[in-house]
Amino acid sequence: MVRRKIEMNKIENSQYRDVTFSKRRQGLVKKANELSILCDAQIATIVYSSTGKLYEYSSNNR
Amino acid sequence: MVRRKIEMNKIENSQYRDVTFSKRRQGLVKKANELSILCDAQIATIVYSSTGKLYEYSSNNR
DNA sequence: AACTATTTATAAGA
DNA sequence: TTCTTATAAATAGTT
Repeated sequence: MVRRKIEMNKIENSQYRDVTFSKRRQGLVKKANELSILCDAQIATIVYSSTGKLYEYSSNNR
Repeated sequence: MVRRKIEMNKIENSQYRDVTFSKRRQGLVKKANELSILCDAQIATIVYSSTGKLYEYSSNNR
């Protein structure tokens, strides 16, 4: 969504896909964390990558 | 983050907090969905609001 | 791993 | 509560 808008489809080039996955996974966790803080919500997120790696996040307030 | 940057603390005014919760929860789901599509990942997100309401999201690819 | 041009998200207002 | 819009934040492409 920046130097150029991207199509909302699977990124076929695995090198680009891995980079995007890393960037956007970080972004998602940041957003989840902000939501939990600002609105006093409890949030859990589970992500399985296309290669089967597991990433978890859970809010840590309260 | 826009007309004015907000502090990263619980929003005490419940009216503003509810509006922000609604907007940002939608934003979080959108981001999760984009990540799942672009990177062929499987994602689940669970959100409990401060009033105890449950919201869920799970990716629907594959 | 950093940068930056541009798109996207969103706080405040209507 | 749905829409607008000015501004902050996220990020695609580049280096």
